[in-house]
Amino acid sequence: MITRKRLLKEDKLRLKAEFDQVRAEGIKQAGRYLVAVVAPAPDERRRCGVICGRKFSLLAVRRNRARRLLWESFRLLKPEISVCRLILIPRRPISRAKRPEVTREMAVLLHRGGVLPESVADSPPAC
RNA sequence: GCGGUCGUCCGGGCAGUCGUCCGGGUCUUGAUGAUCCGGGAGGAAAGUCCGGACUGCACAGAGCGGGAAGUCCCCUGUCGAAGGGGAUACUGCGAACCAUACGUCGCGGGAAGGAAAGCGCAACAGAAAGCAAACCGCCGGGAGCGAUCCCGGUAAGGGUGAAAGGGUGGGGUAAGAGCCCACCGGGUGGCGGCGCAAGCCGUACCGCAUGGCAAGCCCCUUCUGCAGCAAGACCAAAUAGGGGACGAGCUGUUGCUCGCAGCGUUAUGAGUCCCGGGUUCUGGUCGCAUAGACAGAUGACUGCCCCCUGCUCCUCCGGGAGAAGGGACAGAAUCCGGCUUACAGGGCGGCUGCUCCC
RNA sequence: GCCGAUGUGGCGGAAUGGCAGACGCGCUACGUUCAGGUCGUAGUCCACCCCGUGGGUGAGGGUUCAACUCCCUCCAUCGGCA
Repeated sequence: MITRKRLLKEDKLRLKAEFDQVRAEGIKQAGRYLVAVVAPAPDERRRCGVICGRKFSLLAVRRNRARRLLWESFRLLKPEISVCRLILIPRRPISRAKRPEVTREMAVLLHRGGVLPESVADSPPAC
């Protein structure tokens, strides 16, 4: 079937209460480029949030770059992920990383968190 | 040909696939979803250093305080003094000249009203640092055998300092001194000339008198209410009218005062504080834009081309080929204008250095 | 986004426009001790071998005879807000 890799507004966590819920119930998986927090979803949707404040970098262009890398990687992996809620937090070295490296590491972390099959973690989608 | 510097402009291009934000159309739906079309970061979007628009503070009022501008002309904008260009006073460095003070030429700086309203400051050194004074010295007189001492005159010479009350030469004198004279410098007002003007040049007069610092306080002229889109407006939701203490004034607009407005004034008590409780997804819409959100839209991947770097290979020494790495500073958040700061590489123009050819 | 504050040796923190590094902590060396601590003495910004000289108060300009101090422009850090 045609599994379109789209990213909709309702796929994003927006409210502070939703972020608090994930951070309270979730389990952290830390990598070189990012930290992923995986939590069970109260509804039947895969939803994701990105935390990228001034603590990450004082330069707005670097924060935007990190946020785009995380959203794009999540978009590519989204059809394979089982129902859950996610929070993604960038780490400093992500500034010098290319997009496929970030996607590969995110797939590994999500597999470790139990929401992604191993086959996808071994060979993540390229585009 | 290779640089340097100043000004100015650009700051990767094309094609494909996937994706994202806003607006509109069509189909469908209870919300929505699907699809098509159009639009979607910068020269600095940055720093927030200035000026405005806009919004609120009852009226946007008065006084004090505070802040800002302050040589001249032109330009842009404005209610207004933000900003830019050019010029002038003044000033730093260098050069020629040179006895000194000045002055001349070249390159730069140039936030420049008032120090003959007032107050204040000047460490150390020095005799003396602001109504001039006299350490060494010079000169005259006196005392003493003498070394030297005393009295008086002087400010040319020495020394100190960032700064010591015009400079050079001559006359004059006991020695000296603008004491007098010549030239130079300076001064304010007068006259003449040039310039739109600041100002510059010349001339007559003045013997030279009150040195520096106002980016110390201050004075003068002129301008100036305060806050900022987290301004501000509306909607939704909730409401209690509880207990205790204090209590005559309290609240609102700017640092203060006045004025003004509202509430209250012996209490059935305005208001303040504490305890207890309710509501709120740190709610939504407008403000808000021919980009425009509120977990924050411009991206990812592929191919070709362009530029740079070093490597390997080929060469007819002009260059060519291959694979690799790199392509800056940086991301709108109410808007507009200016300033400042960051920035790989490139285009054009001016000035200029070196080298080669004719 | 808007508004505001601060910056001095390794650290905390003084300094009317007039010798910058007071004072405290830390560090180093020496003495005391069998050894360590305590205590005492000396040193402790940077450059040149010592002396001495020069440069230094976040950076760069300016005013002044003279600047940590006054003025301007940047940089960095830290606060506040419906």
